[in-house]
Amino acid sequence: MTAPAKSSRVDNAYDRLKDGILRNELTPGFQALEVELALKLGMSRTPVREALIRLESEGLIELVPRRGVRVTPISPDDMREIYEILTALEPQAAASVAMARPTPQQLAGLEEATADMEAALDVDDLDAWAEADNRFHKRLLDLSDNRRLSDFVKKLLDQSHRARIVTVRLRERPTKSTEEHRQILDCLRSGDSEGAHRVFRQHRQRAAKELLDILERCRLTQL
Amino acid sequence: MTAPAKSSRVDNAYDRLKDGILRNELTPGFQALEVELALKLGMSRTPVREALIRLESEGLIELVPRRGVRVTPISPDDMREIYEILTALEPQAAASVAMARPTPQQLAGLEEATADMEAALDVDDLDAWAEADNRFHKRLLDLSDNRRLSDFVKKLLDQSHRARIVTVRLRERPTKSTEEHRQILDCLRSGDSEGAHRVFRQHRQRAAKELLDILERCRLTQL
DNA sequence: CGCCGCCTTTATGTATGCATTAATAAATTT
DNA sequence: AAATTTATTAATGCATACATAAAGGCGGCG
Repeated sequence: MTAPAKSSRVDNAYDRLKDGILRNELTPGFQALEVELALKLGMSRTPVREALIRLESEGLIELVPRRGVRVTPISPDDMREIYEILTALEPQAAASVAMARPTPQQLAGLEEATADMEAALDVDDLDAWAEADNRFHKRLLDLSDNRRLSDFVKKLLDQSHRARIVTVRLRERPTKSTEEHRQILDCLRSGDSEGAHRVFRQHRQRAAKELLDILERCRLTQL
Repeated sequence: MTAPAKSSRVDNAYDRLKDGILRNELTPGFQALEVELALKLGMSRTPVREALIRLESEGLIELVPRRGVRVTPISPDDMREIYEILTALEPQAAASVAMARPTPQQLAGLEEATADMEAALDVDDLDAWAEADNRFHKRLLDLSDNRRLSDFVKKLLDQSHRARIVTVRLRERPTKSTEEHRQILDCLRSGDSEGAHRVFRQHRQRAAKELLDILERCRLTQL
């Protein structure tokens, strides 16, 4: 049996706050005091504080001296930073997964995510597409044998989540991107680590360019 | 010697604990309860707890359910993970620094660190060498325009600090390594971003191999 | 003689209250 | 009227007290 999700109030607060941020309910620039959050979450300040420390260390919020917590806004420069790192690390993860010759069961989650992206694209459901895209990337990281890399990249994906949600509606239909996921999956299946690396790298480079162009064109300086 | 005046007790606790870990005074496997640490640091459990949460998020300690905190031991597999990431990220940072055409003032710290490494090597002071080496890498990151990359790589350097301290005495004199730093510095000076990337990558790959070989040969499964 | 379950112990999780300090408002002086 | 200083307010830092839950001991029972 899998370990029962340890449920402490800290974890509860952490999960709910993080969820609120990723769902864009707590928008960037949103501010609140510890007491207010504690009240809203139905617990005392202590566990809230500890959850906030964790969220801050993950770059999702900032603890501003006397103004409370602030949901960290993402600037184009932040996106540049994030995509630079993703471009370096994700292809490496993909290559090492391919090298390890994953079993069909291990690839099932990726297959499903890819199929979901294709299906979502057919019916123009961009929210579903973005969700499946995100799922693909996280599942791939789960197969990686580098926990530190995996955790860090996931943090970056979370940090940039909001920006991707917004921009997915401002760009063309992500047909190319979907195809690339399919290609990457094929490379993983056939153990083509060099190919996985190359396609993934190209995937990220293109995505970064598109995204930064959109941010600039739409003058989105804060997300 | 001691860190700059700390404004809060949390910072104080954080600094002192981290320092103790990096200096290998708190050895891996060391265990202590929150109360003991609080007593030793002369404060209550609250700030200690918050410092511990930060240290845990940086991978330096583990909070074991009922046994208190444990200084995270580093295994060869951890070192593999860390060096995989360093190999991908540091060369990229070096390349972008070279591309940005740093001024001599900006490179002064690197020049000094390199000179210190060369001097330490001459007098066979391996501790001083390791310190200068570490300084070189951190200074370079400071010049990087990617804060996230810089912070993450610094975390990894801290995590692997102990292992490097130990292994520096088990390997041959790091002449080659020192030369490579000099080469990297030259590339940065001349704006040769491609060269900086290449040499740095090679530097890390070689270092990784040497280090892992030593760990295996000496059966050092925990550091 | 050994095993199982209860009880004690104790470390952490959480709440609360006090202290500190920064922000704001007010008042006095120039 | 503006500015500076002081007083007040209020939010966080920190300490302490309490609740909870796990580890270990102890005793009873098989």
